[in-house]
Amino acid sequence: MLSEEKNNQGIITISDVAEALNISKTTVSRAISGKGRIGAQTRERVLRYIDEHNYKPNPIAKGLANSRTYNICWVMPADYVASDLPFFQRCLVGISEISLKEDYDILTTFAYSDNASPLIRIVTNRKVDGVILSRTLTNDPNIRLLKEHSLPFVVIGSTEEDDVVQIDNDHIRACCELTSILAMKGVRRMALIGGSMRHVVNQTRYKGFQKGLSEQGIREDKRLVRLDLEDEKAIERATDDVLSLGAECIICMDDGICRSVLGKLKRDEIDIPGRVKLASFYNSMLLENNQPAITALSYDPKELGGVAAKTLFSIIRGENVEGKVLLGYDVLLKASTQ
Amino acid sequence: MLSEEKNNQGIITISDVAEALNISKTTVSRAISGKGRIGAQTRERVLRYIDEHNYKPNPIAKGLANSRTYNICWVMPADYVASDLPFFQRCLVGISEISLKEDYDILTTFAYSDNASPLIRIVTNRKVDGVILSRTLTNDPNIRLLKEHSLPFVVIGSTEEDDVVQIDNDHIRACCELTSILAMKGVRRMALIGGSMRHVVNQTRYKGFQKGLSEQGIREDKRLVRLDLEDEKAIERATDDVLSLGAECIICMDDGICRSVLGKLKRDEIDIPGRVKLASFYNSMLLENNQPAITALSYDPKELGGVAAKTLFSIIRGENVEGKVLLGYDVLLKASTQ
DNA sequence: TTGAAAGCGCTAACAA
DNA sequence: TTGTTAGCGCTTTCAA
Repeated sequence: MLSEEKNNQGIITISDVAEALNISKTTVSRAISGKGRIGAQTRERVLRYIDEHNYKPNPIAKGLANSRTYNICWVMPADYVASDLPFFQRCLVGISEISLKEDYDILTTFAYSDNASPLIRIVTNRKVDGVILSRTLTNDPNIRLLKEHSLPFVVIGSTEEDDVVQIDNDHIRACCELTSILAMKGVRRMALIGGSMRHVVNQTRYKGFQKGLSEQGIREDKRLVRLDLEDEKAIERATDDVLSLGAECIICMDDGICRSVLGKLKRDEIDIPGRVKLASFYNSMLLENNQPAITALSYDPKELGGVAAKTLFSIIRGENVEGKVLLGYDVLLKASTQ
Repeated sequence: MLSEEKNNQGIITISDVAEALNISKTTVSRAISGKGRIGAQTRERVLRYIDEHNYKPNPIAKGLANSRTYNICWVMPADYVASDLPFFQRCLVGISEISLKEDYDILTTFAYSDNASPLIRIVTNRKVDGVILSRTLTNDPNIRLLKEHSLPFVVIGSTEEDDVVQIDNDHIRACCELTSILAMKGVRRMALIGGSMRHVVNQTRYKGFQKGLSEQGIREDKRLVRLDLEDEKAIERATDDVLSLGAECIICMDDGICRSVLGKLKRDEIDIPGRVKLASFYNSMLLENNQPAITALSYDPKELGGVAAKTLFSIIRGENVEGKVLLGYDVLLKASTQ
């Protein structure tokens, strides 16, 4: 056929379809989109033709015409990924499933704590219709960027800016609950070891920890709370410190921290839970497979991603969306706190 | 300014620039692209203007005009990701770094072993200029798809189809070397435990294992080679079997398998390396952090991703590219084989 | 060296 | 219900 030969790859365009059917491009467009009035039979005719001839509208051209890209952007924290932890990878699976249904694709990039450059490129290039941010910082440069460009976006995690749509687990309740449980098991001297407090999630978890303590009538011993630890060395020192201060249990802010603490304790041959109990405010395969298994809070990153994507698409469609969604959690009590 | 008000977001187009400078769009285009003759001063004038007024060419429009998307697609195996292993996440980091330099973005999707559907969508929608595939299968549906559409692509890993551009680590040499080393340490009865042989990488590793044995004059005992294991249960059974057949060392095809074997051995309180030595043909944080640390082969996924991306861009540019690139490896000898 | 005009493949306002 | 036309923002041929 003539039309099929126009393009190299046997790819046909809306014009080819229109020509072959002796109707206008507009009519074809309407048959496909369902927008505007169109005769039932012409509609049928078009639909059948494009099906038989395997016509696929070009989303790029479509996008140019109505200022859409049919892409969303997924931004992962580079440092977290570098540490091999699978949390955000699992979020992506959830995002991917929803996007597929919406006929959207996912453009993946990384966020660095000191600059927003990779996202700037994508945003100024107008390559996406919306963005999913993760693990936000206080005064997050990416949030600022997106607000300036008034591009739809949601955050996986929490932020202090309450005009931002946020999808998060209920860290306060979760951490409060785990802390309480440990207290009820008789642990009094609880140590908390964590990383950067610029990460909003760490602030939230700390609040939950404090809440748990106070609900159980335990006064927080600031010497046992070691936050903003930047590297392995600092974590090891903190571990030593809280141990010598008589900590009965060490709670780690997340799986990354817990991995380091665990390494330190093992090297020093300190028995868990005999000498000290160990728990983590976030779970990962690493902790589950450890011997002894580590008590931890567990979240569902895939669900988080899915809800975030759904919410983002609502915003893109112009629907009204509530400001903050809190998802559930599980407390996994394991051998490390027996 | 008038031009700035035309668009809602203060976004200016090539027409705005042309108008403001009293020249044609063509000239502006030439100044930017460097293609075609243009006066040095006009060029300067344009460049300065677009810099001062923060003009960014719209890549979507540009793409429509010259049939490009400025996107590449990254396809990860869904099952591997589901198992929380970080290998492909790390590849992505390498791909991302290179793409950034080329001003390309990465569209991420998943591959399922039974169908190619997510990639089909992306390919027929013509949303990318090239594809990076990973962990290919024998008779891989995605490879077939890409060949049919004659879309540029490279594979991270190996495939039997030698017209496909492949970036891989030298698994044969690596596995051969590790096997040899173990043999030289005096191990005779070596067991091999692995997953699906539809994965080309597993076939390659098996070959390396056999080569290592034969170079050391050891006859392969087929009863100690347990491949195509589908699930945890099968792996545990295989572990029991080879143990009762007197295996002195168990080699695992990859980190996922090794995790399972490790779990089994620990639950049964089988001492490593006292009762049996343990090694893995692929490393991961899980194995490094284990007590005892596990001897394993180590590759650099980020490098793999980077080289793959570079190669893909060469192909997209129409350059000639060699068929297969083999990258290096490290042998990490740890306590598990002492 | 520069510009006019057509075209990439689609949508949408307006007219018929 | 359908078609004409202009336009999305860029590139490229052809002519000046």
